[in-house]
Amino acid sequence: MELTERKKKVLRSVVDLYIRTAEPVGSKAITELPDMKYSSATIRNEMAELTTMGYLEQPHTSAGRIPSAAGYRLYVDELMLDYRLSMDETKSISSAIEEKMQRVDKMMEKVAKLVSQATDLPAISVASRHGNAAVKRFDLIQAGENSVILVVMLSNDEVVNKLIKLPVNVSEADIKILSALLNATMAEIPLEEYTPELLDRVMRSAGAAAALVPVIVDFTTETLRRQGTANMAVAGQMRLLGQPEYRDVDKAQRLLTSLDEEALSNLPAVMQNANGTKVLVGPENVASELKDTSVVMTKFDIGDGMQGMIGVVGPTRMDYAKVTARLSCFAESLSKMFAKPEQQQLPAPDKEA
Amino acid sequence: MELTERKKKVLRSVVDLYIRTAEPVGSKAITELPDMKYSSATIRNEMAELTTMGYLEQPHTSAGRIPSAAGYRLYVDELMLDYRLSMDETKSISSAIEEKMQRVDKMMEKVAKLVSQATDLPAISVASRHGNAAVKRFDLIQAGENSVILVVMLSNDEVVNKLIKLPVNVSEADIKILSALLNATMAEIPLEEYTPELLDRVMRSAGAAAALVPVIVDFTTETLRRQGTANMAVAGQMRLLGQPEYRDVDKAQRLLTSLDEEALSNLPAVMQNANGTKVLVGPENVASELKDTSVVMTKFDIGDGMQGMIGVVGPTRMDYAKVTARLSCFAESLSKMFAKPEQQQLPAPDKEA
DNA sequence: CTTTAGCACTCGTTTCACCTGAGTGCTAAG
DNA sequence: CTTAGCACTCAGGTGAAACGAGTGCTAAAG
Repeated sequence: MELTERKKKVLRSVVDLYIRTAEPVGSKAITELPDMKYSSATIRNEMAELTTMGYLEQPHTSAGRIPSAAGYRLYVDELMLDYRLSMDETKSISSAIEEKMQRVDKMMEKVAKLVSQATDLPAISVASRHGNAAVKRFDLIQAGENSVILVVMLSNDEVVNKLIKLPVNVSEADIKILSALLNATMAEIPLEEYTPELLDRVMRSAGAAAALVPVIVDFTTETLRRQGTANMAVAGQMRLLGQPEYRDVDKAQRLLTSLDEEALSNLPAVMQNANGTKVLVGPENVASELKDTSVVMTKFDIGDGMQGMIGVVGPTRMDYAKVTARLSCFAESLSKMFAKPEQQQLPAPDKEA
Repeated sequence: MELTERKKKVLRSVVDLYIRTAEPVGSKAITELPDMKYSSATIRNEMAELTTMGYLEQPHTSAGRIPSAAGYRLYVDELMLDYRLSMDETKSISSAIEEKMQRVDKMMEKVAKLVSQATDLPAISVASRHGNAAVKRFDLIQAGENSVILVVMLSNDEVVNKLIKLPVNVSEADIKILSALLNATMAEIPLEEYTPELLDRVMRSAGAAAALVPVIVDFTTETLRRQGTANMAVAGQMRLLGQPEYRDVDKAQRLLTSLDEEALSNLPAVMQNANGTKVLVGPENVASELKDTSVVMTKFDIGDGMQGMIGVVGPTRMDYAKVTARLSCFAESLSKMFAKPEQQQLPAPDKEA
């Protein structure tokens, strides 16, 4: 059977309407659309054929039609009209990002929150590093009586620190020596090369400050290990409850609890090769919890060997056009933000004293 | 009217049962309890009196009774039998805490998650500092080409850092000078004394490294300001959906969205003077969103001028005995953890990019 | 050959009356 | 003071009937 232009138009209308109303769409509703110059009977015939073609479904004989998974697929791939963000929307998204990004360690959380807010759906945001992190340099600062601050700068220019309190006093000179030793032996090498032998050697060469070594090594190892793992945040879960398909509390709860968990951790994998924005409709999802849920995701660049992803989860009946548009806008703003590293550091033409 | 022992016993039974079943409790159900040697008629009389005394309510004439707010109040204050945590429970709580507390900057989140898990209710966890924070010392580390790492140690021994990239090169000597200058002028004073005049003076004395000053000041100011504000986390919101009183999605959503927000930010205030565990029953809550919700909270000590609070939110019909027991156990474990003078636990590593 | 008006039919939803049963308050006897 | 008994109340469940949105099919019109 042929998928004529008119069929496409009807299908698009059905999906659009269903997205708006969350209720089966009847032939009459379609005819009332502007630009639909056919009678309900004609539409009915078209809808019947779209049904046999598998793009629409009928919950029961005397109800309207709803899009099938295949219908949604076709819709997002070919039919849906681009949603044009208004200037206002674009502005408010990018300014929201700029504004909220002071603290990078809570960044993913903030991003997720913002995305969720903009789409009115639960959102996830993931930052993962590819490539191996290493320590670029160690610094030790004597900080009062018997405290030392360890400052570790990583290969991606991230800096972490730890205050170490000592049981005994260590002289400034000892610390200088240890610092040099650390930089000579443990910097610029990947985590795998932190072998017991190496550590043993460092320990023995450390002299007076040897007590510090285990703490330093532990902290460094832990930090590097953490660098490898993805950093993910979920926000706005309860927005799901606003969706009529989740009036059923049990259903909502099932999905919501799985949103917290690992179910999502393989989503980034899907994005690995794909570019731009990707839409997973219902059953296309691998995770069984998401079987009747759609996911829209976009990648963005962070640089420094990191890659980010933002996405939202919602009912298969979601406003794909709007959501993809908003996500893309976010991704763009984020990429832009990370592309200009200077901006962030340089003196902002001061706000207040 | 006298509140006899028997009345108390009946009231306790009603609350206990209602907590278990979430349904109005009838006189017959009470008589079926072991240890209740009266007929249903007697119980009915007692219940009638408890109703006129305001401890019980009747949803409608032909239904059983449910506890009123006053009833709950009396229950938690006098009637409820202590819930004894099994050894297993205690152990699993404290070991969960020990295990999860490596990263202190995400601590509140983890605590909230653990508490929520243990009580099967949404949980909040807040850490707030009282007393004014100040900078104990500044350090600047030259880190390669034109980067400088700023390390700031606060009066409570927390250490934060920031990588600053410069447009121009600054010599090691300049940095030394600036560092000394900062320590001389801006350390050991509260945030309020960061007046425009002071900053102006620093700026002028800074010489070659003057470009750095605004960045440093901004960062420091922001950090100190953040020290003053409470740090709060919410977890397990969706557990609320498991409670029968929130089968109504709208109701659930209303509460859940308010859980995210500031509604809770005045909860810590309630704890300010109180000690031990505090229970707020329904209308006793100030925030209107929580009017038919109960909150159970406990303080714990962090030391270093910080104070923590954990709490859960749930339907007025919640298992107060169990919840308070669990919360207390948590609080104790946490206090113990922070009291430990071991160096591993003390410092608060903070990471910034 | 396509479109449309008309019509009988389907089937989920709503409405309403009725019944049921848990629970009550009261009274009178133990 | 306690309890058995009884009439009464009322939320919730059940089922029949009416409703109406939407369909598929047919036959006439374009």
